[in-house]
Amino acid sequence: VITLYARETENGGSVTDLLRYSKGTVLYREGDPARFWYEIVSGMVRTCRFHADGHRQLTGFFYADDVFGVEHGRHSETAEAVTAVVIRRHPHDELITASTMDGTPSQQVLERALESARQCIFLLGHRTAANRVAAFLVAIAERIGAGEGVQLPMTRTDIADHLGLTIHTVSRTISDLARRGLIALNGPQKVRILDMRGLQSLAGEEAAVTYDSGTEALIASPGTEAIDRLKARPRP
Amino acid sequence: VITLYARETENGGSVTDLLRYSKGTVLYREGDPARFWYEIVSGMVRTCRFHADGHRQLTGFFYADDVFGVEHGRHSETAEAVTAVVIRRHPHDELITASTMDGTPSQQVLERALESARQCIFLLGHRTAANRVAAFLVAIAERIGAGEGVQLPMTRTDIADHLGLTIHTVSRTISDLARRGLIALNGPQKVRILDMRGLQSLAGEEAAVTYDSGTEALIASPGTEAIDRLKARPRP
DNA sequence: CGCACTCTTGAGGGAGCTCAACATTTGTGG
DNA sequence: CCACAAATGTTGAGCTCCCTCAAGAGTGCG
Repeated sequence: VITLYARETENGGSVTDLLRYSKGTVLYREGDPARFWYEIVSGMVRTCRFHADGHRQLTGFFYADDVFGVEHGRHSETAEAVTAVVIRRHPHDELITASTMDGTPSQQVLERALESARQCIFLLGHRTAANRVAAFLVAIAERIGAGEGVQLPMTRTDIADHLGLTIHTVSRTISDLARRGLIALNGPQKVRILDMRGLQSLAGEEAAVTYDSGTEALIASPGTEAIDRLKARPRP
Repeated sequence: VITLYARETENGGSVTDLLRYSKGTVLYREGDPARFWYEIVSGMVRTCRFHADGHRQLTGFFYADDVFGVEHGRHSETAEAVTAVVIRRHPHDELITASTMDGTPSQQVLERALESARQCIFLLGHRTAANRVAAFLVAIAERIGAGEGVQLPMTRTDIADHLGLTIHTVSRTISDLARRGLIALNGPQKVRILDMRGLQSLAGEEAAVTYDSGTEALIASPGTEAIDRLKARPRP
């Protein structure tokens, strides 16, 4: 079920709609022409791709103020409403203009999408189930604010498909984290983080390397294999 | 070792350098200020992040004409030369302008980076080692052209850190693919694909869903939980 | 109140990791 | 150019973690 709340016309004439989708609604499918990109006002959206064997890879969860569906040509992912959700739907052309309605440069929208993809890679890069689940919980807590309990509106199946695990392993791991006193459960969707430090160390927050790679030697010398390519593409 | 080949000045005054890095050189590190973005002329570059337990997540291999290091503020990844490499180094400001030197919109650069990240997620999303390695080989063959043997300039360790496996499993799996007649090995770095169709089915090329999600019901009706957020952010 | 859906938990097996040894390739200095 | 050393790659054996199969418990909705 989709509801139109409001339609707004930009100076340029592009039309931005404010829409409400009910839980479970598909916003767009993999392969659909990417006519719009989306910004969440409230609720949660998931994006996913399907592998040939039928299994689903969830590529991201998106919260209020997050942006998704930023793609050129066709959507490479499917987007669905995890909860009832209100979104602001922007025509894709709008990206071409210098800035979005907030005055932020259009690139920031893409960079946020890129950051989201990197977050997903980071999660999947963890070795064990405990690592991944802990990293997932930490990421959500940091995103939403861990203050007095984290809501997990998505199902265990969603989490499993996001982390590359089975629903069973996710459930077992979460139970185990609770048993070890790192979190407390108040129903499956309501998690309270008791030991953030412990969770973070389990999550393996990346080692912060913050120094500059520094000096470069700028020495003019003859090249080797790349000269041909070089000549093939002369520059002004 | 870094060598400067040429320095080119754009109309806008920004300076693009053509540089050669020898094998193994670090181009930039995680946390470095992102002053440049890079375009490969020849050779191969890898990007990676490190987890707290010391293990490395390789987030991408980049070939000629690929773009990497496109980030806002600081680099979130480390970039290293897999082989000797010649790159064109662009000041980050250049992104702000409407187009790069090729006349392509700056967004395409970001979108290519995003596509690269999605490719990485897709690889990590595969269930078994055979799936991942097959998908990896197929991706490289498609990228480079499978014509008469695929070169794998990266080490087994690189592949393992990219696919979330160990070097042992990667080696075993590649040997196994050869034993099953899907590929032929001519030294560790030189692979010839014998049965592309078989590899692709192992890789689990994503199910192509290509229909449009179609009609939307646009019904004006009162909202629920999002009204507050709505009012909190009035639009022109 | 009962059905459907989600979540939890247990038992058993298999894929991939660890540990270990050996083979091959690459790089270096005589 | 060869000899040797170092790095990289291959392969085996055993074990661990997660997946599979299975059953039961909790929750929400008509």
